[in-house]
Amino acid sequence: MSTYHHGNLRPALVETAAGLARTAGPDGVVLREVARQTGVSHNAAYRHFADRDELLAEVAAIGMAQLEQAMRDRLATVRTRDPERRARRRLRETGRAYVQFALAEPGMFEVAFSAKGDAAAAGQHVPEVDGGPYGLLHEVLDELVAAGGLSPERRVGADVACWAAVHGFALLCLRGPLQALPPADRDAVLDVALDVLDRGLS
Amino acid sequence: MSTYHHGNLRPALVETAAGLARTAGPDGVVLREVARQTGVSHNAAYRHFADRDELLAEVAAIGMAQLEQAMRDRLATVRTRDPERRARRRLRETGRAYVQFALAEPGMFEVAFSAKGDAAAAGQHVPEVDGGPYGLLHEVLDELVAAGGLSPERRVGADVACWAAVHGFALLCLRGPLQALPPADRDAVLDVALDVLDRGLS
DNA sequence: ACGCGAAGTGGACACTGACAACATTCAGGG
DNA sequence: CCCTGAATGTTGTCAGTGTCCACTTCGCGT
Repeated sequence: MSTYHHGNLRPALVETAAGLARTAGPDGVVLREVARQTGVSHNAAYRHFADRDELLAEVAAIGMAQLEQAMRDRLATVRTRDPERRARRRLRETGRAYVQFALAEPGMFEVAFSAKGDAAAAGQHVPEVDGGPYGLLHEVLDELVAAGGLSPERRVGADVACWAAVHGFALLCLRGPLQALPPADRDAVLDVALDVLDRGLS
Repeated sequence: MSTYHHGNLRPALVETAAGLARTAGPDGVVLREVARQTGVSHNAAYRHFADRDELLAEVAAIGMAQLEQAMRDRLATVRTRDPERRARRRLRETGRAYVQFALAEPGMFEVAFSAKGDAAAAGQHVPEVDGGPYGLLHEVLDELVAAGGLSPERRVGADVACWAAVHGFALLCLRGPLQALPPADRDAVLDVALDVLDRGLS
């Protein structure tokens, strides 16, 4: 056999797993199926991952990165000039992109938030800016403060308020009572929710 | 055997399943374990439920009911007299109770929102008041309008904005980046988020 | 009294995650 | 250049799960 050693199995497994995750969510990431699709025997994965959970965690990281990228891409489309309006607009687009990604890639989104261990391993009490979607939101909110659209006192806790709102909205659409809502209505309702947020912060 | 026929297996199974759900979440509701704990053979459940999912759905309904009850209980403790302040306070307690239930009973909470089919079977586009937690929130918001604390225009979509915020907050605490946050900080941050909501609506 | 249909049982199958023992390949020092 | 040890994959196996099937047991109406 020329390829008894696959060469770089680990990344290959992760990629396959990501594909599974995208189309079938966390429960779709089945170790044996991942091995099958990668053209390797079951158990091969155990040389690179202690657990199925460890593989899932890797995929979750990818999901987070994709989510962040989607948000960044969307942010780049904001062309407003006036600083405050611009910052406010960017905040809104952040939220929109978040929800849109969740609805467009439900599998990845769920996996991204299904990790058992998560990044809590570091033991950070208050999760400081870590560069992920949370970090991006943090930046955008800082911009808003700099532009004078948000007073420093109200800046405290604004991160969580914003994230909770969009995260909750996404989840209510995915697995909650907003499942059956037609997409058009969904956008409208999201806009209203974002309006509330906007007003609550200003 | 005196009890070959259990008599009322279905409710018994649901109760056992609810226990499992409470301590181990959706994945903890294992058909065979449910049967075991109910003192009946595996497969017995198939006389009463087509699927494992059907049993889970029943448990989910219980979870929703418990959540609603927890919210109602909390609402009853508000003793403010002034109508507007009272309505506003009731709204806040609704949110607090929601999050508190989610954190106190994570298993049940997850099961409640993990149902595949959900109540979307009816095909209602916009989920009207159905009596569950959503219905309760609806009532409270109506109270707030009646008390003059919320203009009718802003009433539209307020339900979703509120629910999304608390739901998202709960999920971020359960499986998101707020996992490691100590309880005290959690309450504080939640209060800030509720402040944002309050200001956004008024 | 009896038999018929509902309720529960036992056995099977395909599937999964995990473990252990084995086979193969690669790298590097004699 | 070969030989050995450590990575890396493989086969075999086990316990556990959801679901289907045929079978048994029981309660109830005629």
